Parts: sequence; structure tokens; C-alpha cells
Amino acid sequence: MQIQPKQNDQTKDRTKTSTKTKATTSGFQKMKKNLFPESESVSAQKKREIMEDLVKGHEAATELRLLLQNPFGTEPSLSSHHLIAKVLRSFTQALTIINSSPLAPASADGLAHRNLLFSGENGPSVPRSGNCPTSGDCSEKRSKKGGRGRYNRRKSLLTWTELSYTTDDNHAWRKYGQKKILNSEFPRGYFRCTHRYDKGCKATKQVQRDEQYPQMYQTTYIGSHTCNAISEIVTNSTDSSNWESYLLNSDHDSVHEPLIAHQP
DNA sequence: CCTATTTGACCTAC
DNA sequence: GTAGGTCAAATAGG
Repeated sequence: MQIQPKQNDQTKDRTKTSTKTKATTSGFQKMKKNLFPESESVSAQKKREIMEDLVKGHEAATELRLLLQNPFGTEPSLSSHHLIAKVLRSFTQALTIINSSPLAPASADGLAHRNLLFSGENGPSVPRSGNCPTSGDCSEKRSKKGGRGRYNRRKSLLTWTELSYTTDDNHAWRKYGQKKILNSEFPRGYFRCTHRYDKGCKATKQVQRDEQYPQMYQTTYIGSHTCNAISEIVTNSTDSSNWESYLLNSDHDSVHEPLIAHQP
């Protein structure tokens, strides 16, 4: 029941993806200029990675357009669904890099909210009741049943939502919970970055099937990756089946038991 | 044995 | 008080 090919924490010498840059079209040059005015401090390496992802997305979109324009033409290398997934994945990666960059708090916030079709609903907000620090004094009033530690909801982190045919975003996620949501047919799965503890990455995401289009997943990303650990599994865009297999034991209706079973 | 998933309980926000 | 997010023990699987 693996989410994805096991990613050993020991595999530290993760080889960086190819460093070649091929973003040359004028459209992308303009986009690049808009995204990264000279004054910004994004490293050249990050810029290159972002451009690579954007170019990949552009290529997939172009292929998709050709496919739509001429559906009975030459055999496409990928199905339309896979192309859509590829486009979304490329943009997600680019946004992840942008959001994890040092300038994220200042500019990426607005950026992400501007550019995503399904932008997050809450900006930074202040916790209502004087957010107790983890070692604070508000622990007294809490029961120690179970001896669990306290936690704070992360309302101030950047969030954004995507609708996609796949939940695969090239990051290693670990599921930590699932909940039946009120008035929602499908349960919501909660995931955190696999590198939460070894690299302190605070990124989490919530995945839920779309009510209107059950074949699509609504994924809400909360916080950006600080682990810089885009997995190597990537590539084979068909591996969304892995996600499907654990998010839903079966693709459609009938077999939602494992998901719905969990109801407090 | 180690790591990931499941799932009931706990906790916070509203 | 309720809904939803997180924790962590139990369990499964390699």
C-alpha cells in the first residue's frame, strides 16, 4: 500500500534534475521579466528551475492544443488527461519553487494567489486567542488524556488549491489523517511532507475528490516545501494510478468504504 | 525491524 | 457545541 516508490531518507545524494535551460521563446522572456524583476533576489539556479518547469508546462499545453485541434491525427505521445496532468504538475513545481524561495513571504504570496485558478481563501491571519507558544503557559487548561502534545493550526501559511486529474505533484507525501467532511460525499485526506522531521519541511496538503467531477481531485496545498525534495519518481505521468489506488481503493463509487469508513 | 497507513481520540477555531 | 485538522497507537507491509 505504498503511496509511491519508497524514498529512502538515506538517499541524500539526490541528483539534481538536468541543468540545461531551454526557455527561449519571447513569451517566456516576457513572463520571466514579470516574474523576476531585476531587483528580486531569486537565485539564478531557482530561476532556471522555474523556467524549466514553465517550459515543460508550455510544451505539454502545446501538445494538448494540437491534440484537441486534430484529435484523429497522428498518435499522440500522451492522452489528453496525461497532458493536463503534466501541465498542472509543471506549474505546481514552478510555484513550489517560487514559494519556497527567500522572497516568498513578500511576493510569492500575492503571486500564487494571482496566478492560480483556484486560489486559497485565507491570507495571513492572527490566531484568535493569543496563540500560545509551544512551550507556553496555556497548557494547564488542557486535559492530558492520552498525553498528546499540543499543536497549532497553521492559518497564516500560504495556501492554494488546485483541481487536477492527478494528485501527483512530484513531492513525497505521507498521509497522516482522513476525515469525512460535512455535506461532502468524499472524505478528505491529509498529507504532510515526508521530510517534515528530517528536514523540517512544513508543507502539507489536503486532497479531496471534487463533488462535481469525481474523477478530479481538489488539492489544497498549505505552506511551501522547504525541503527542496522534489522526488525523482516524476516523469512517468501515468503513475497517478498510485495515488488513485490509495486515495480510493476503486476508481468509482461502490468501493468508497475504506475512505468513508472513518467517521468519528 | 523499519516505515507507511489507518483510524479513534484529541484539540482548535468558529 | 460542532466541524475540521492533527496526533499517535495499532496495524500492515516491505
